[in-house]
Amino acid sequence: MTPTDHEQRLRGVGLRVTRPRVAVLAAVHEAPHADTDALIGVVRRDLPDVSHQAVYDSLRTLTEAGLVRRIQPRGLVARYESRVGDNHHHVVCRSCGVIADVDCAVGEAPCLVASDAGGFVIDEAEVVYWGRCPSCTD
Amino acid sequence: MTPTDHEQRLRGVGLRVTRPRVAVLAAVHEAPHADTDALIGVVRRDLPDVSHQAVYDSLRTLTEAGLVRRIQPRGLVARYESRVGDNHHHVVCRSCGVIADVDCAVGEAPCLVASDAGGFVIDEAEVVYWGRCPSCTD
DNA sequence: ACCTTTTCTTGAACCAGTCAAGAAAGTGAC
DNA sequence: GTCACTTTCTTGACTGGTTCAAGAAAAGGT
Repeated sequence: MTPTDHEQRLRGVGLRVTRPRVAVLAAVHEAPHADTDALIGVVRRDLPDVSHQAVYDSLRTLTEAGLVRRIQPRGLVARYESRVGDNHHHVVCRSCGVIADVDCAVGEAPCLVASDAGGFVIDEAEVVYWGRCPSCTD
Repeated sequence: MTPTDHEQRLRGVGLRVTRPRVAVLAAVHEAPHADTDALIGVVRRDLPDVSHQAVYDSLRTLTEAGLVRRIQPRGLVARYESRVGDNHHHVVCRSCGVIADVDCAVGEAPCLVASDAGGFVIDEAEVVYWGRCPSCTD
């Protein structure tokens, strides 16, 4: 993923190409599941004077455009990842908070269809597994 | 569910019986999926001078004791419900934020076992469906 | 280059939730 | 019942992630 790749992905969804956006997109690819604060740190290695607001704005814009995905397990601050468009879920360590990707048990994502949705029109199913990571199990 | 029932459920899990706790337990039964602010309002119909902190403390204690369940879809404030111990999930309306209960598509909750948990020991799976409620679909 | 629109900077504000110290209430033993 | 001990509640301040707002700067089309 070169800077040019990120540029083209921005243009591809009709967004203006700005240095903060390219840097944020790169940061999300570099640091999966990082929170906003960590991403600000990564972005500032390239753009030392970028404002936190620019990062917040970029993250929102990129999320709305579908270039990144926001995840926010209960009780934790928002985190971002670059894997989008697939049906993967997350497992969160109750102890240290680390997050890992998991694929749904059954390939076709059967659990994503509720038995009785009470008249709701469902367009997304979000699954979060809770437990303990290998380091915290010892 | 009488006040006495709530008392006994509190004693049953080894908690002291206090007026705020009984009132909070009753409020969660009365107003499912309500947020803390709404619950404070309900509790204050019985105990007008109860502090918000007492409600926060009670909700945390009751949640930890397993008498109520906290749910917190991303971007929304925490909400509470009295259905505990079963395997039900929730559907959230993107438009108005209303929450409804849903049961998992397959009775045995197959999606609750991740195919590859990356070494995590999983003890809970949380499913949130996103969509639009009947009122907001029109 | 110029103009228009979008985005970024700066700095303040918001708000659900938490922390802390002392007062009040619950519980068990006597 | 009453006492003593412990937990819980009240009061009020505070935190921290996130958002809001106004003006300056940068993108992009012509």
